[in-house]
Amino acid sequence: MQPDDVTVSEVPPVPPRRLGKRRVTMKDVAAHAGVSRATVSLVVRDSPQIPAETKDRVRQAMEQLGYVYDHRAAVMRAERTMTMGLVATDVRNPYFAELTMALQTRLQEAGFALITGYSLDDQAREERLLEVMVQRHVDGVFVIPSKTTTSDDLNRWLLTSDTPHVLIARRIKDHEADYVAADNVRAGVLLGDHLATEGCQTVAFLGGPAQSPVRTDRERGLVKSLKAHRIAFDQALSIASSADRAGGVEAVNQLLANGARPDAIACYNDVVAFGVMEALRSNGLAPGTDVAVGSFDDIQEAELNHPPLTSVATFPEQVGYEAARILIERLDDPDAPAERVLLSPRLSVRESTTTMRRATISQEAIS
Amino acid sequence: MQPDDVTVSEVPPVPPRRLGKRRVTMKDVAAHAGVSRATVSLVVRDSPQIPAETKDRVRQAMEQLGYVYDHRAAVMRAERTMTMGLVATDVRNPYFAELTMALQTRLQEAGFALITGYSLDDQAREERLLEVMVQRHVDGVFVIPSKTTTSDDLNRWLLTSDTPHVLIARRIKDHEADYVAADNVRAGVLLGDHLATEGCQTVAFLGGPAQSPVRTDRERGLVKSLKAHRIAFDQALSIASSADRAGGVEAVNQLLANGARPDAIACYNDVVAFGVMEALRSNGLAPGTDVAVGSFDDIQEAELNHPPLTSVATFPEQVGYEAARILIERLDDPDAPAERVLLSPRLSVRESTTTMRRATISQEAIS
DNA sequence: CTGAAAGCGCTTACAG
DNA sequence: CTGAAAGCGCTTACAG
Repeated sequence: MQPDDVTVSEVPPVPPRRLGKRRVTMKDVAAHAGVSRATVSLVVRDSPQIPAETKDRVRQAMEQLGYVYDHRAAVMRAERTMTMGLVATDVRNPYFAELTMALQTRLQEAGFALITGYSLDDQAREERLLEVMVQRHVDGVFVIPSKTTTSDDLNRWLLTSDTPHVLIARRIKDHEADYVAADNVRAGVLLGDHLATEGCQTVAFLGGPAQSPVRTDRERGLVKSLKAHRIAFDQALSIASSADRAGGVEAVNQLLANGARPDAIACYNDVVAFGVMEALRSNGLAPGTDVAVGSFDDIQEAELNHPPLTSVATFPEQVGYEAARILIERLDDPDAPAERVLLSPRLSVRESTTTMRRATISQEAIS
Repeated sequence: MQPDDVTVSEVPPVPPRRLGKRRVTMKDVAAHAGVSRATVSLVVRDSPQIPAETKDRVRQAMEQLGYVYDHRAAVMRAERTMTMGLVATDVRNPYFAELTMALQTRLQEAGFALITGYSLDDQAREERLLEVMVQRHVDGVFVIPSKTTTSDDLNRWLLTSDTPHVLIARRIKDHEADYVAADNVRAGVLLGDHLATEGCQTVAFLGGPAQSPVRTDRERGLVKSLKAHRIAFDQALSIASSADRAGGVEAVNQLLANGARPDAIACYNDVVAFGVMEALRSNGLAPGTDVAVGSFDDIQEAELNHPPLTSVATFPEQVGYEAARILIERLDDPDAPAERVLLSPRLSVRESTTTMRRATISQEAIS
């Protein structure tokens, strides 16, 4: 119903993807360009052995026919599927969300697609995901293991199918594989050193799942540092909980119910710390002035909190990026020894640990 | 080096996946079970036309040979790849993280794998992701469109390849496709009704990206409701910002700098609301008592805030679940008219809007 | 209920 | 530098 004399702006027509009923294949492109299918295949992957002139001709044919590369067929024939798998636990955890983004970005740059699945820390789900990955012949898989995963569980699918994999964030006992994580022991040391320097004398460690290696490492580093500063650590002041805000609240309540009154609290992570501060306030204690509060991960919210939260950054995006790098490199060198990358954490000092109101200032604080 | 007389607990040996150098295929299973490859293929998919006895025999053969189904080959031959694509913007947004989890869980139950990619609201990235999905012949794709995506952009890859898709969270002008989102207009109405009932007279709407349809819808609902309650809405009190905590801080500062002093603030979402409350406090105003603060999404943190935040829940996990359901159904009925699902929000009333200190109580509040 | 055969659309030596 | 041919491991009519 356009009047004839109106100029309609010319949108390029959507190219056809089918010849009659058939899909456009390399064969059609080859015929149209006057070359063989093999040549087309090489042009697709931009092989240096095809002269530029031929490439141009083939690419033109592709364009004209509206050819779309069929990755499915390539995958069956080629050695690689250019697909990786990510078996994560839960992406609602901001740390893992950040990590996932970096991982995916790096993979995409390298031409890999990513199949993602979440185990929710359930081992049956994790196993089903591994099965899917192996059946689909992913070139490699990233695993954030569930709490109960053992080396045997992983081997059942990955070793027998010869699928390279890298463990992220959590170690697995006696499992020979690439591994990337934040250096949580070091992170604990950093926080411990800082609290000691600020003059704290009694430090509690609150929150986080009891058996998690992340928790264990952070606590170990913390205790080690305190010991070096001649500060005793009372194991009764280490209280595990869920790794969320509610966990922080609980842990504080339990701590105070026990009659403990530390002058500093190291929290399992920032989210726990928010709960800890909340619970302190509910109990009439001002976080930062009555009790120093420090934490791990340094998510964005840490800086925005009141008072701003001292936290040891653990750089999830670096962990994700490194994991991708390692697995990509692993493909070319399956027999190289396993890499173990521990990324250095960094302490961000903020008011939650530096505005303590004290009767006596300790020696360390003065020096 | 085990002494002979020690009983070694018998771990089932890892089954071989290869015969000599070759992978174990259906052909091997068929030979071992004394049936044809076609029969094996049907057993894998548990076809009712194969008698139980034969199935057992075939499955036993699989077990004995350590057969692993090769999904790659199936994909090339079968009509479906049993793979879906998710083109999201950013999973660090808690709303989308929640949505993604639900989506993935539902798909996994239905036997689909999920290829995930993030556009970061960048259209070039989005387009590359769509290309990957189409080349891999995913059975369908979920798209959370970038801010600038048009119908043409989507059609370029999805329409020409006949790939079913459902839009999530954001609409696209003149685009005929399944669509799932929270009913944001309704959400705005719910919050507006509540604030009016609480006796608020001057309401600001703060935060969120200016052009986003989510923001527009929420504001439209809010204004509509206020109008119904004979409360005028001053467009100068609608201030856009980034959709994070910092955005909330900014918006409040701008509002107060303009000399405005509303008795209620509706925030774009909960995270913005946290920033808003923080900024109010910095300006000597107590959120909840001096200014009512309400919001949208009702993330977990809303309830844990001080004061607990009134928020309209928009159920991301339901949106994800519905999107999965719709796309799965769509595969069986490609020509049915597009579905548009708007999920009903629900208001959670908390202290941030119910503890106002007022000189005069309005009529509505009394009734 | 089961088998023989064709074929999905690529890639990969290999030959020229 | 290019082509002819084999083959990846399944599924799918079709025939019996």
